[in-house]
Amino acid sequence: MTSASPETDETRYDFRAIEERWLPVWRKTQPFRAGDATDERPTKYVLDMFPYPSGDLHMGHAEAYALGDVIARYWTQRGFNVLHPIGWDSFGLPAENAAITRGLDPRGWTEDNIAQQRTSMERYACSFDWDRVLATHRPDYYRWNQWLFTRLHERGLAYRKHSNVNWCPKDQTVLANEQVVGGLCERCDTPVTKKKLNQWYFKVTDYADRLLDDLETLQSTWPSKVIAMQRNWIGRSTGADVRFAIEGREEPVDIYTTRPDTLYGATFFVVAADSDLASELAAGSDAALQSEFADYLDKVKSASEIERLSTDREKTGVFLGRYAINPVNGARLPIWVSDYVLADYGHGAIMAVPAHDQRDLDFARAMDLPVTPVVDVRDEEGEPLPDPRESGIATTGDGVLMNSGPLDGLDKAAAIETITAQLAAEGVGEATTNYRLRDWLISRQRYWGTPIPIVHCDACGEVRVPDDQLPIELPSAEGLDLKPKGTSPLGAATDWVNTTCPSCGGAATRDTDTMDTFVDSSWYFLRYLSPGKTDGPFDELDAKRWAPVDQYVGGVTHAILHLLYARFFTKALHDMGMIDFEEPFSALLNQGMVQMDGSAMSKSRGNLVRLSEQLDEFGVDAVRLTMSFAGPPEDDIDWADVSPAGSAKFLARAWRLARDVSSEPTVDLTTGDAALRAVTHRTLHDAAELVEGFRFNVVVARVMELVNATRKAIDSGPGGADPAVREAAEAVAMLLSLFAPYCAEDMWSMLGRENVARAGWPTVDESLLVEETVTCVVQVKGKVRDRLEVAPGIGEDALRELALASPQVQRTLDGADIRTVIVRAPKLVNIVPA
RNA sequence: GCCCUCGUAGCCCAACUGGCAGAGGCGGCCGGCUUAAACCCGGCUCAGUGCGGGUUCGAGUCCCGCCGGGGGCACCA
Repeated sequence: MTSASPETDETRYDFRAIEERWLPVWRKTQPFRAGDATDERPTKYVLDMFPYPSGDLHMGHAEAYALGDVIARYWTQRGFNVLHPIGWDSFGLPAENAAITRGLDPRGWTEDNIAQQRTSMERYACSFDWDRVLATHRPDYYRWNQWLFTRLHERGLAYRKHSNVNWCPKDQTVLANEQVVGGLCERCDTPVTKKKLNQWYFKVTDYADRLLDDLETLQSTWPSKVIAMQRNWIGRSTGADVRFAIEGREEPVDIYTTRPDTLYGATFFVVAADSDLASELAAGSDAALQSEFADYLDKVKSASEIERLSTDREKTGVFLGRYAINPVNGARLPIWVSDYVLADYGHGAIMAVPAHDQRDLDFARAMDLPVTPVVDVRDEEGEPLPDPRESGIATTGDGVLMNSGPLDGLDKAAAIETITAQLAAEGVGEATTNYRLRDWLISRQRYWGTPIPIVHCDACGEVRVPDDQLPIELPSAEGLDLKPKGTSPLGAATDWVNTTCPSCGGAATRDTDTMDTFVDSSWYFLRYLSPGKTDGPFDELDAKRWAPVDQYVGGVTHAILHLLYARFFTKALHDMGMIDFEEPFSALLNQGMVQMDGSAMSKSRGNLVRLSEQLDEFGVDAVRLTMSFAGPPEDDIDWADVSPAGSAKFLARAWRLARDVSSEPTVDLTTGDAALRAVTHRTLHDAAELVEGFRFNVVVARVMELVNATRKAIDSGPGGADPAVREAAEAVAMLLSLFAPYCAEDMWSMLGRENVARAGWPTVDESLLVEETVTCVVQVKGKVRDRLEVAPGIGEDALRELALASPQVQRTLDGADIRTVIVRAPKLVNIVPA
């Protein structure tokens, strides 16, 4: 690069002038373009979660990108070839809803927002590689969604089924389980209801075990909170299937239980009200019961998720007048239907053991059904727990089996083992595993998404669109009514819908649903690796070179959804032989949120802080530095508690150091003042460790210390001409380049150098880190009585003698006998009197 | 209801595998610079770590029980 350094005003720190000076330079030099295949530096893939283009950047983006940038810029300084890309998660409801409200074309609205966000990111000095941007709403991206869908479909991992799905009455679309939060639609907070529809799914449950077990490999590099949430979400439970004969029905019915040991305590049988089995069994009973069942089913279906989930809800149900036979003892169990049994977990039917399951007990008490304890459960003192029949509290703990035939006298574990073996031997059951995790419902009845590449043909059925006909582009929104109405708006685009069957050439129609946008974000990290590729989603060699992501940075809001789906895609791609790793994100950092006055910012709350106003008032660097300095990255930042003005003040102070350096860039740094050099080198040494541990707030504090020490050296020490002052100022500039790139670049330029982002981390002189003496604390009975300046290498015996000889210690001891002396050389001696 | 986290100066936060409670900042106060103010420079102030026990030579750190804040899960048989 030739010297393009614009003139620097060397008298005062003016962040506006500095921003105007360097932004155009960086636009031209693109200092963060990733190195190509010939680059020999080791690679590092640092990824920030990509934003929705639903307006300009806000404070939350500012925090996330400030922190991601610290990491990306750090590895660049450490000599790595860093890939730090950005793009837009640009399909989805926000664009569509905005289009509906304002009568705009979602495409135009989306592209405008992307342009605005990009400009803001450049101003914010994000260290992105601008040659690799992607936006998921563009055909050159979603084409590969369709291609990947096709691959999954070929493998039976994408399929369609009728089932009761979560339905948002406001957005008029189905929702994935993961998008129902507390019974409400994640997007609009409308109570979610159920609807029976034919929908597309990805078979995530095939990967349940691997998704769970592989969390082990992330134990030390992902937040334990996220791992716990994923584990909990997958919810593996082990138990047994048990086959119950049904009177008047040819086929037996399986139930799933985690407590086969309590089989002798089953007193009734419950079928999920909204299951097919319930309807079938009801149809076989008398007319009065049939209509009672029909009424109940109506009530269950109209209940919102919110009502269904409320815990203190009374148990309800209907007796079907039919009986199931307990395979272990032939007992006739009355069959009830109820909504407390879920249709889509296990087999949608349970054996009820009210003595040892609280839900069953609640139901038994509501319906006046018998309760038979079969486990003698005791408390810590060995006293029997109160009888559930009296207490109303089921005894769910371990204990000795009773009233259970061959199981009597066994404990829970032994009983489970025995009974499971017996069931298997008799062919009426076996050990099984169940998961809370359900398959991923990916179809949406909305316009702004990836069309599903399937054609429906009367003759051939469901036909995949051949790869060479992809992408199936979204038709223009013009003339389409995008308002939610329960079926996809694409259905009205008749020219688009009507097509020919790829298989037989006859008349056929396109599938009109679009994909969940979480499909888009499940593999975007791979697309960045091969931006222009037209014959595949990504290049396998590029993937080998860069992937998996070394460091992922984003909000904890995606702890379950996005991360689980991306992990699923990665495993599926691995099984297709396209990549050689099974986890997409080797390390994860969850940054907190930015709040104001103790709560999330929002227009309606009236506590919204505008990023653009903060940037205008304090400058980009001050805002970025404040984000890093506020506290640990995973903590929330309350903007009312922090001080961007203070950050600006500090940056000015740092900047003036460069102004006051009066030595030449060529000066021999090793000849500088030893004391200041020691501070500089210790800071450089510690900062590396601290950044890698995400302790950015501490790094900033240490840079502040270094700035203070350098200031002192200039004003009342060796002075601005001392080489140590130059060395310190250069270190400050290099370190600040991670947090405050404009200020750092300007300092660097004043110091007669170019391109601070690539300055490189100076080699730390280990000899400067060695301290000549250390302070040894001498305690008597744990209380500090004296401090000794000793050599770091002092021996235990010598130190013990020194400490005992201390006059302070002698005075405190006052002739008392000494019981023991604990010596931790060279830092501490503790003398314990008898 | 269950699980996970966090409680350190007026405020935001530091304190390595248990070892001098304070690195840094905000605020406040004092002084220097200034005709004055701002800026700037220097200095000072302020807690014994939410409460109660325990382990230990020694506890902010480990254990138990409370209290308070935040988060997650919630009929998954």
